[in-house]
Amino acid sequence: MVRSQGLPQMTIAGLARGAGVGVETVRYYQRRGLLETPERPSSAGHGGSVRRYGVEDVRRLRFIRSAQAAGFTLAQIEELLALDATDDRTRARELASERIAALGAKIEELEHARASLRRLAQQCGSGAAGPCPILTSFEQPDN
Amino acid sequence: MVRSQGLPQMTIAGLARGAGVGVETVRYYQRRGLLETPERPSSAGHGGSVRRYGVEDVRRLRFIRSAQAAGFTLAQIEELLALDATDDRTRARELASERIAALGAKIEELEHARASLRRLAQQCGSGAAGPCPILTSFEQPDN
DNA sequence: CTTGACTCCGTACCATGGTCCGGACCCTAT
DNA sequence: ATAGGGTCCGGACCATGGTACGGAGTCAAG
Repeated sequence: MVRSQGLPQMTIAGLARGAGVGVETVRYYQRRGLLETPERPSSAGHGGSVRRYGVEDVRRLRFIRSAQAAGFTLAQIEELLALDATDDRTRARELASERIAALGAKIEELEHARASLRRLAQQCGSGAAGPCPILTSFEQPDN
Repeated sequence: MVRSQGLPQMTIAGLARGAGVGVETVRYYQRRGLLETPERPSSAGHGGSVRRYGVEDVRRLRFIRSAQAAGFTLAQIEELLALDATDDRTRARELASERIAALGAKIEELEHARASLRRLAQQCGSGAAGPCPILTSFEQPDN
């Protein structure tokens, strides 16, 4: 039983490093059920040991971080991960579409905010005596 | 008693409505020191009354929401509001510039995420039998 | 075979930004 | 003058996404 194609070779610290998160974050995701906690290679080898992780786990963890960056909540990410195992393409598409729409709205919002701040920075830094009207900087975003 | 020229004319519910937030949120901002709590018109009129708010307060509240949308934390917004009263243009510019940079980064991040999700939605919805690879959807964002 | 680093695990704590509750008070219309 | 709705206020509670702690076990090097 030489499970050789598997390659669980790193410890939790390696897994965390591989995805650029902290060990505590990994454990937190395990508790949340986003990452599974691998069996300790107890019975397989000899005595109680330490859990080992492989590249699959790193990929999964990276996915979580990317999905978070895309604005999914951990609860939604949990669903996405479950979905990945099934073939419910409909639901997957649905989640993706919703998020795409939300991202579009968010991007627009941030672009407006950025434009306002640029106006502010400019007015506020021009010459010397102008008003630097912080409070009104977001008013009438266009026109 | 036709209180007409005076501006403080609405109650907290009106203020909240005027900025599209809840009354509890207004109170929370007051506690945080982002909004001042106006004096009750006690001594002025007759007996203890209810606090009144005017358009200035609505503007301030709207500013808070816009600044939040721009990604400022409430602590930073507090500083911005304080700054608005002074003429520390340097600090104001600094805060604005930092935020503009952060917004740029964030916008890029969201655009990448959106592109990934579009790819996913497409692969996942095309025809019938493809892979719909949720887990890998954010891998190699470009190239 | 000991030391130091790392792991494991449960539980507690944290920051942010609210949201809700309950009792007392005020205000207006009927 | 009384009912009903809004206000006031402090404090409790919430959701999200972690981060820290402490004690026990494990592991590799010297």
